Amino acid sequence: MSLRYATLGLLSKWEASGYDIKKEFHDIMSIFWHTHLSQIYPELKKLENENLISSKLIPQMGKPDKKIYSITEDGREVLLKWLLESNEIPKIKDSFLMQTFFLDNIPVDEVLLKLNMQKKERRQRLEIMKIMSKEKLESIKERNVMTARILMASAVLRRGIEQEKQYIKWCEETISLVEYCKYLWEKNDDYLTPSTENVESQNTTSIPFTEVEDVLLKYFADIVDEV
Amino acid sequence: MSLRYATLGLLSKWEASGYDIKKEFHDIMSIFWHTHLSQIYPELKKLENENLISSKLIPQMGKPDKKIYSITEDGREVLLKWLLESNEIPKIKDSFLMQTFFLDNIPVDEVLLKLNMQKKERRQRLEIMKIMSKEKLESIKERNVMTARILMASAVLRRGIEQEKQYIKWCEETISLVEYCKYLWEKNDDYLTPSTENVESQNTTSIPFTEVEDVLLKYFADIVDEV
DNA sequence: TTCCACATGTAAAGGGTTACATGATTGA
DNA sequence: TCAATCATGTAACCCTTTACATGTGGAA
Repeated sequence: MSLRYATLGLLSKWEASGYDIKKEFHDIMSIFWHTHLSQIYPELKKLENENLISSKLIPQMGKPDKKIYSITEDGREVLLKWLLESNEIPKIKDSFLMQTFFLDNIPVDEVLLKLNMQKKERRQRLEIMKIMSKEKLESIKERNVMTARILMASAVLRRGIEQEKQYIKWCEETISLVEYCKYLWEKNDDYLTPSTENVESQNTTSIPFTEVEDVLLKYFADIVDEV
Repeated sequence: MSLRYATLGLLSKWEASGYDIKKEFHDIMSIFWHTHLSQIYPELKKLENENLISSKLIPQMGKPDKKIYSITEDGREVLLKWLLESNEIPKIKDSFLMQTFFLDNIPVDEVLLKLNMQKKERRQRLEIMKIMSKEKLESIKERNVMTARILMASAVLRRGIEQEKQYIKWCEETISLVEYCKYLWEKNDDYLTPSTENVESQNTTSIPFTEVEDVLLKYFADIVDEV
């Protein structure tokens, strides 16, 4: 349902073609949403049929014609209603965290490889966001004006940067922890051997808690220090 | 595609019925995934048809029969292949951040209300995770053993806690910023008035950058300090 | 006596992804 | 000459959500 509002929201800021909208989704909006061109075009058609947006054809030289959409009064009302009335609680689907949860099933070297790869991926995302942030700040300074629109976009950008930074930090901490507790995977080298009924006691190494007490207590320190 | 692996992964740890699986999704797995019972049951059937899991019926007193599923050798292989070969890059869909991006369209009081509500929501999630974390630490201490499985589950839990904490902090910072820059919304009180072609220059208040320079520079400070 | 937890499902509708289809221009 | 960018779309498939359907036992 949210592609509808993402599109209306975007067109509440600027007029745009389907292709332009895709670029926005790929740019700053990638911090909170993603979609495909093949989903945008039918959605635009639907929105136009409902009179929430309208279009005009712009012929271009050398390039294919452009279909520029703009939001209508009805569209603006629908958008405002959604902003005022619906309280979206983001439903998280983090496939990497899901893999992490099951990573005791593969050899410890592979675990470390995966965590390092994720860290790299996150660092790339962070770099892109930093560049966006720099550009934004410079354009604000240049034009020497501030609007509510720029303010909210900046807030979203900051959230994105913080999230990536923290993900990277978590990767590093988890890598250290796994490296420290490597031997827990020892008996798991033959990870393709048959499973048994009592999975808990077989196929894994358990060590007395005292050996890792300090590291784990530190790792769980967050429980104690209140926000 | 990932419900498949979430299910296989879960059954690689314990045997479970569809109902049990739903409870796990609602519990610790809620940090990284969510689903409905009506999706779990067909998925279990599909997995059984492909011989990746097998089931046995457990008659119960007073309660309906239980269908307990366990992973097969084929299932374990499929799971390991996914863990070793696929590098999941989480595709973010954060509907609240999306709303935030468009919040310049509604009155500033409504903006503050929304941010405060999100903060409250996030705090509730954090409290639940803290309780989970406490329970986990106590059970580790009690049993006095450590396994790779517990380690990875703890890492995921920590990530969840950090994320909620940071989201709360971001809400607070953004509330302060919006309160400081309230006047940017001033001319936007009549937010149901007709739109115009040149959206950028109308319907919004712009102020010289210098007035908020300090606050914004601080807000953008993250660009400068490297990870 | 009403609601919640336990327990398993089906059906329909809606949303999202991948593959297919076309075609011009520009830069490497 | 090959790939990428600009530009618009359709079709098939897959995944996800909401609504429907049924029934028991225990607690408030």
